[in-house]
Amino acid sequence: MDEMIPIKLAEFFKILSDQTRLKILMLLSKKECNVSEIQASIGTSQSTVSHQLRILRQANLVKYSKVGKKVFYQLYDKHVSVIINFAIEHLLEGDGKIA
Amino acid sequence: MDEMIPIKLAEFFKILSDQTRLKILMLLSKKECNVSEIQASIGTSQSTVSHQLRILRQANLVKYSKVGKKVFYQLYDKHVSVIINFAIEHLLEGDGKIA
DNA sequence: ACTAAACATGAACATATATTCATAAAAGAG
DNA sequence: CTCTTTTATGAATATATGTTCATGTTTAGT
Repeated sequence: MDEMIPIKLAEFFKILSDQTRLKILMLLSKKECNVSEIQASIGTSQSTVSHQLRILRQANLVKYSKVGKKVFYQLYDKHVSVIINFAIEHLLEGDGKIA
Repeated sequence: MDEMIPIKLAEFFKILSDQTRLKILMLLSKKECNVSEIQASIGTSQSTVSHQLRILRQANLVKYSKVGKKVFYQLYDKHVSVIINFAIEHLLEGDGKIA
């Protein structure tokens, strides 16, 4: 079981290692959004947003609900945003360097 | 400045998104090690360890000191191990899923 | 029924990444 | 000085990844 930890951990961090996905997660940590809103907020193509949302869905980091033509996404739970905020705090402690 | 956060954050998580690097960091969070010890502990080639150590060095996540022929690595500071442990705790709260 | 809006998906492409292999560099042993 | 140990590095390769482009699907409006 213990040997699975680095594997699972790497999978988890890999999902957080992309700007687009991070922007989506940080946006959803503030409020539920539909795809168009996400697209407008982070400023990339609709296709890219949808592709990245799929990855976030498959990792159970987000869930969605359809309302008419629109699909609203929200964080699956608070775990991710807590970890992201935690990382931000610690990153800001170091001045210029990455950590 | 604020727009740099997702970028820096993604860079940071990208470094944590590899099994080999995570194993190295988790090992170094317990004790200082030289390259041979790291290699033996995580069970991969010397070349791979050196390559990944270089990435960790460039990200300022580890520092080293030479003692004779050996090079001892340690974590640059506690930030990384805190974040990793934090992520582990939160990952373990979810049962099977990745988060 | 037709059209437009909102979203998803597949293929293609370019780029990034990790490992392996071979070799170099540094330092101690004899 | 020569040989071995320890570590680093460069090139090559295979694989993974993110975006774009084109198209499909669903739903609403008229």
